[in-house]
Amino acid sequence: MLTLSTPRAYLDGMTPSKRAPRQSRRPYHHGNLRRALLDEALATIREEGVDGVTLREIGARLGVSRTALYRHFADKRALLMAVATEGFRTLREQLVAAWEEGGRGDAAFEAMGVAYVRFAVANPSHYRVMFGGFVDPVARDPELAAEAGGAFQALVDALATLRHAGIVRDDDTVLMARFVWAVVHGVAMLAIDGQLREPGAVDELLRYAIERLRAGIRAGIRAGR
Amino acid sequence: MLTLSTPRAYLDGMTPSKRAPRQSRRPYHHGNLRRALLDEALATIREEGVDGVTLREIGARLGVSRTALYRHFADKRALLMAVATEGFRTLREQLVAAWEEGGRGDAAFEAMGVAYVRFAVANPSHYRVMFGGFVDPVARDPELAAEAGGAFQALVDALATLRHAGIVRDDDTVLMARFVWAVVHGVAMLAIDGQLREPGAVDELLRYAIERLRAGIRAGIRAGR
DNA sequence: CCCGGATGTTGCCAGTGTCAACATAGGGTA
DNA sequence: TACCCTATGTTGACACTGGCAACATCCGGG
Repeated sequence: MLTLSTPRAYLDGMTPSKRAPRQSRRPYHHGNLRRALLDEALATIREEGVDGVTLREIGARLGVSRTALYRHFADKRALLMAVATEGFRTLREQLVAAWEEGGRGDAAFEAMGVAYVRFAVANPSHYRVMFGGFVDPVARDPELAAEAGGAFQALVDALATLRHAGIVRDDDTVLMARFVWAVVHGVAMLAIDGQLREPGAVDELLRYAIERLRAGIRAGIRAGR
Repeated sequence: MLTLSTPRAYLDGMTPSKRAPRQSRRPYHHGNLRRALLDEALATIREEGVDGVTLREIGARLGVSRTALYRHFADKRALLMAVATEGFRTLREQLVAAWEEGGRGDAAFEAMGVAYVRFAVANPSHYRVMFGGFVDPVARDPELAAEAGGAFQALVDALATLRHAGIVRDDDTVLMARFVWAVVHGVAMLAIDGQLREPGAVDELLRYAIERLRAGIRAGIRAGR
C-alpha cells in the first residue's frame, strides 16, 4: 500500500466535530450524514493524512455503509472539495478575527500573516487538500470558488484599509494582496514540507518575512525602484 | 476512477527522454531500465499528472512487466522520490544558468526568480511531486535531500554575493534566502493552482513580487523596519 | 392508510500496489 | 568450453480501492 504520509496532525480545535453522536438503537436514517461525513473526513485527514481517506473507512467509522456517501456527494473528489471549501471558510474566519482583534491597523496586518501560517501549520493535511491540486482547477465548484475568494478578500480588504490610511503603497490592491498571499503561502508551504526543521525556524522565517514584506510594500518616501 | 487531474503539462525540453529506444528484437534484459523507468514516469507525470502514474501503465509503455520496477526501486514512493530528486537537479541547473548568464549581479537575481517560476509553470505536475507532500518529510532519501539542498544553495550563493557587494541587506544569508524562496515558491504555487487565471496575471504578479521583494531586502539608507 | 421519493445496503467489477515463486540471461570461474 | 550464480524480469496471486446497479428501508404528505 502506498502511504505517502504527512506528519500526524496537531490539535487545533477549529471544528467541534463531536464524532457522530450515535444513539445505541441505530436508526436506519442517519440524522445528518452529510455533516457527519465531512467531519469524519476531516478527522481522518488530520489523523492519517489525505491518503488515509477511504470511503470504506470513513463509512465504517460512522457505522454506515461504504457507499452511503454517494447519496450526499457525487464523488470522493466532491467530498474532498467540500473539505477544502470548509477549510477556506475556517481560514477566512481566522484571518478576519486576527484583523479585527488586532485593531485593524498595522499590527493587525502582521497578526493576519501569523494567523495564516498558524492555520497551515496546525492543519497541514487540510491545507494540502486546499492547495495540493486535489480540487479541479478548471470548472471548480462555485461554492469552493466563493469561499476561497472570500478568504482572499479578507486580505484585500485589510490592505485596502492600510492603503487608504497611507500606511501602504498606493499600488493596485489586488496585486499587492496577491503578493502578500504568495509570501505567507510560500512560508506555509515550506513549513509544511519540512524544509524548516530546526526548532523555531518557522517562527524565525515568518517574523523575518513579515518584517521584510512590510518594508517592501510600505508607503515610502521615495516611490521605490 | 479518481483523477484529480492537473492541467496537461506543456513542453519544456528539460529532459531528452527519448522514450525508450527499443530495438525490434527485444532482449530479456533491458539495457538501462532504471533510467527508462524514470524517464517514462516523468513523461507520464507531464502528460497525465501524478495520478496517472501507474506501475502497470509505465511498465506497459516500456514493454516490460508491471513488477519489473521492483528490481530498481523499493516502492512506487521511491520512484516518485527519484523523480523529485531529478526535478531538484534540473531546477538547480536552471537557477544557476540564469544567475551566470545574467551576469551574477542585480539583474541576474531577478532572472533567477523568473527562472524558478518558469520551471514550476512549465512542469506543474513535476513541481507538485517535489513539493506536494509525495515525499516523506521525515527520514527522506539522502540523495533527495542533497539535491534539494543544492537547489536552495544556488539561491544562498547568489544572495551572499549580492550581500557582499552591498546590494542587499546585511542579514543572515540563509534566512534571507528562505524568504526569497518563500516568495517565488508562493507565486509558483498560486500560478499552478489556477488562482491566477486571467492571461498575464502570473507574469504581472511575478514582476511585482520581484520588484517589491528587492525593495524589501535591498541595503537601505536606514536600517529598515 | 399508503405510496413514492429520499436515504442506506449489498453484490459486484475493474483497477491498484505489492509480495512470493518462478524463469531467464549472461558474465566470471573452473 | 562448460557451468553456475546472481542480477534481472515474469507470472500468479492477494487485499484493497472507487464506483455502479439493484435492492431494502424509512418516513412524510396525499
